[in-house]
Amino acid sequence: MAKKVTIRDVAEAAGLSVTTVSLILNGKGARFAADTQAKVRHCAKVLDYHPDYFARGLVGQRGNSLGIVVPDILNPFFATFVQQVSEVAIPQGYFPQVFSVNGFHENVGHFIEQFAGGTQRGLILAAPGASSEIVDKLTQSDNLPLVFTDQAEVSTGGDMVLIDEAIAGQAIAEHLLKLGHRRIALVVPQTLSLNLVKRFSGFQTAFAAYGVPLPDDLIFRERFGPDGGEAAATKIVATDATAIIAINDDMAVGVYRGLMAQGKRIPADYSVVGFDDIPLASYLTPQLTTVHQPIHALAEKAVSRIIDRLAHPSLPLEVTHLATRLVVRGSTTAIIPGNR
Amino acid sequence: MAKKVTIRDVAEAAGLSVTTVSLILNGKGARFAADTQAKVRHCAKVLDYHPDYFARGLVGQRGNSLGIVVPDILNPFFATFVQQVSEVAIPQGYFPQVFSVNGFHENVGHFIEQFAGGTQRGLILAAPGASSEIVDKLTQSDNLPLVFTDQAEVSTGGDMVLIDEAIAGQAIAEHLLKLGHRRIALVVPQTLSLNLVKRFSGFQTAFAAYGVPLPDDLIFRERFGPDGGEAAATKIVATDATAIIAINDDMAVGVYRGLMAQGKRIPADYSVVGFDDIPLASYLTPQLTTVHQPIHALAEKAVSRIIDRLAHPSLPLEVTHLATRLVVRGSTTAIIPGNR
DNA sequence: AATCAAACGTAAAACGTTTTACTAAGTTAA
DNA sequence: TTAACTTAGTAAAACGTTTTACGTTTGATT
Repeated sequence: MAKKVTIRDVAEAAGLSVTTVSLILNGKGARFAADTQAKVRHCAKVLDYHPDYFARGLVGQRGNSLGIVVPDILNPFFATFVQQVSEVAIPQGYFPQVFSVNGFHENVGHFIEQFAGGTQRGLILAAPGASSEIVDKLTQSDNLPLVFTDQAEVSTGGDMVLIDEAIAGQAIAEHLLKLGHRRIALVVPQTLSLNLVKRFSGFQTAFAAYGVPLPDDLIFRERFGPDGGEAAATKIVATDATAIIAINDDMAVGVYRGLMAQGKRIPADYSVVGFDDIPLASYLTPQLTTVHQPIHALAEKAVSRIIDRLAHPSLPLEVTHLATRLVVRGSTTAIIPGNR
Repeated sequence: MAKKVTIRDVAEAAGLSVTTVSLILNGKGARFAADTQAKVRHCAKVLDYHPDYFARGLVGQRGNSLGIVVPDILNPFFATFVQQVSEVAIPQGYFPQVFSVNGFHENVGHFIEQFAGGTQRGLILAAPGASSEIVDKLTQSDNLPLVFTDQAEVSTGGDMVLIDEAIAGQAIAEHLLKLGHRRIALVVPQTLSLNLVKRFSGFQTAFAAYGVPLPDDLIFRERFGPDGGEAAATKIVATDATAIIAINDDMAVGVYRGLMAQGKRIPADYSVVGFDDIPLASYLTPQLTTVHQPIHALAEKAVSRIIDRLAHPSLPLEVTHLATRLVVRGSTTAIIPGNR
């Protein structure tokens, strides 16, 4: 309805030129007389002028959006990450734009279009699946700062903010081994993204250190998410395992559910560990032993890398490793000899 | 680095005019010779041409973004809603842009800027707090289709897709009353948004029907989210309540935790109900009795209203009510006489 | 031969900004 | 008094599209 208010309208109302208005409204008008500045601001307010996003973007100042790509917004770990990024970015004037990739491959085209279109000032890629297809296109895009997290080893074209997956994986396996567990089931997704491969290798390291063979017959590959965890649990109860490592908390939740459904007790029958320390982990009964990820620090670093690089595009690429912390809760206990 | 490929480059490569290229690439070039069309498409592919988002937006075709504003992406109900909207919108060519309002009031300015800026084709507002401040600005924006969900009674300026809060609220209170509970604690946030007021009035209706006075001394107003629920629970154990209604599942999760911490059992000591039926509800022990929201249908309707209105801007405003369903699980049981 | 209509294509305006490169007037320094 | 600055402001180009309103050919019809 209401005709769009343009900068020209403001200029006219103030009896000044378009240039003047633009300069003042963008904070580059220090050199103008104080009352001129006041008049411009006043007119803008009165007319309810808002600069057109597209026109502004066209001329060079490419919006203020920060893209975040996550594999699954339903996974509380990623939801939390998104929330933390928002909290860090907004006060600095960047507005996050969230993309949750569910059936990833159908969406690829859209992403390219959006990002190659140059809408974003920067991009945080937390979607491990993304590797080749997308990343290649993106890296050669004009100069779009890229930050990978969860991506482990794609050293090309972007900064990386990572946790030390191998060490964390090792810690969690060691915890169970220390408690006397020897037959430990592993619940993993069908395809291991780069970071999960690292995490997995941490398990291996711990097993090796304890002289325990990797339990090939106890590796369960299931769908990502709680449902997969549940499916794994129903198979695990038929084995002689005494402990279960889920690749992340989201799958561990499903493991809980599957065990409950079979009338098994945690930790009496099975010790269970997860990874991520999602809020839910401490709401489960019993509370879940897991690895705490420094989500806030992760978010903060990712955002600051982008902002820094925007200011100095030729900054050398940087790989940041952040520390994790094993959180021991009620879901793990020492093995009870002869219990089974 | 690589200079941006413009439509002019494509035109030049194909030996044709810019107009021709534009027309063909936008599917409006039926009238051009078949081999001309092929040539244009080929050149575009070879040069890896992507139309500039801003330039395109400037001239009228305002992007393909769909805004979704939610109060809290950490609440699984909203996370699910976002995910469902994406699933519906993307295949239809619209790309969701998610805004999670956490400390809402600090972010208001940004929202206005983004939306009044005209970036979005439409906007789904699931943030009950938004009412006056924002909505007013937005409604008078050029012609931005607005859909309110969760908003109850703001009939102005947008379509509404709602559930029948009052009926659902009534059902859940009735469930407890039928089980013999008379002293029922209510766990609510400090400020009730419009939809929650409705929901609450449903509780009242049920109480009235059973001749039970509204338990003013059992209404606990706490912070939104699990923490608030936990705080409420620690106070409730000091009362003679036998059942607890949490305003939503997210708070119910906290109630669970608070009760556990006090060594109370569910449902033996307290029957507990929530609202939303977030995935977690069925992962809790015991599983949570709650009201199932038709999230998928909600999302589908919201998106289709926007798309319809984009095609026919003068469509009459519509209010859609979708049915909810009481899901009885293990967290509620008949009152045990003389138990306390 | 003159007219008309397809069929195929294009020039140029418009969108609303930011930015570059000026100008005009007043002030200071020599 | 003149040259050099400073101050306060502006005109116009540029950004990359889409769209409107026109050409040209060519062939068919009178």
